[in-house]
Amino acid sequence: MQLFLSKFKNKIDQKGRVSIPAQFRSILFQDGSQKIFCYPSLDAEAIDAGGDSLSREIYALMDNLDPYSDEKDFLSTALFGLSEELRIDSDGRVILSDALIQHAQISDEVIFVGLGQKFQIWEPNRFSNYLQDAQKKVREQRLLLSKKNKGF
Amino acid sequence: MQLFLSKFKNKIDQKGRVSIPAQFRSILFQDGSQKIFCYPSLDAEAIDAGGDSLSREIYALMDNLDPYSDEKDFLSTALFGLSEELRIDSDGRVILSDALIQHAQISDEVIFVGLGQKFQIWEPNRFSNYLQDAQKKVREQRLLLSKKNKGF
DNA sequence: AAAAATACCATGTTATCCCATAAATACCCA
DNA sequence: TGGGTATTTATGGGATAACATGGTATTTTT
Repeated sequence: MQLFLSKFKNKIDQKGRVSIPAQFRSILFQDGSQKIFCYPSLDAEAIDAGGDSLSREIYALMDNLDPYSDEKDFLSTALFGLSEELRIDSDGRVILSDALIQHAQISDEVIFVGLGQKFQIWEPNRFSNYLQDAQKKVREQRLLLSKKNKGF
Repeated sequence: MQLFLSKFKNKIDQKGRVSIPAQFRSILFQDGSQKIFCYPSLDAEAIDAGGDSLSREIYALMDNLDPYSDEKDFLSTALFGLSEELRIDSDGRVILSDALIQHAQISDEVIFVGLGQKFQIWEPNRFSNYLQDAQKKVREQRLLLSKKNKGF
């Protein structure tokens, strides 16, 4: 399976349309689907997105739960209720819903970030902040590690 | 099979009519039926609703119970006694019964929430409260999940 | 006959389709 | 290899279709 890699910055026009990067589109279309599966990321101010394989993963997760449990009720509300399937139009664009835009604090530009199995959609400034934090943490970790592992 | 996803807020007019979100309607019509199957949700102040597959599921559930048990009597009263089939009119609208409206404390706006196999109809404020609870619980349980589901 | 339900029509908004353009990328052939 | 041509891509705009919603007329119920 092909992976979502690299990042792309695209604009949102007056009608709310954004182009899905062509590279990502070609992966999505391999499943035959003209849609992207999206939901507000659980731990970031970003949108998680992917194709059929991602949605199937989530459906499988739900199937494993006891049908009449509170756990399933909560999860299906938080996951199915907040997930969306966005149609990709004939020019390769989608319209993000208000709910998703609000969650990710998006205005008129977004960054698509490949994460392998899925990708994320970020407001550009938020993403660069997130990236800086992440890099700092990595460096801190590396310092710790390097004391034990000289070669690293 | 197509799943009910995402959420939609619609208005109720003076005659009590609400539009079923077009996305949900197209799933319902796949069964060929022009109706939605509804009943007061057992554990929430909301209306559970779906198409033929939901009503069949409920029938199957009842069939598996001991015919002479209290449990069956109770469930058949709670579900069948309070279930309704609402006709979807030519413009894609339904009229909610007084009983359902009262159970869900609905006034002049509702939120349709997709839950996969079925969907729920909520009074907007009640839903946002419930959603907050649900998200909190999901976050608490996510550690458990993430061990089994790496990508998620 | 009155009230409720249903069909039918009208409207504004939004999404979707189709086409145009400019920039970037890939392609080809001397 | 270089230089020019064709494709792809992101983006914008206008035209069209779908949708939610309000209203009026007609039918059904009681």
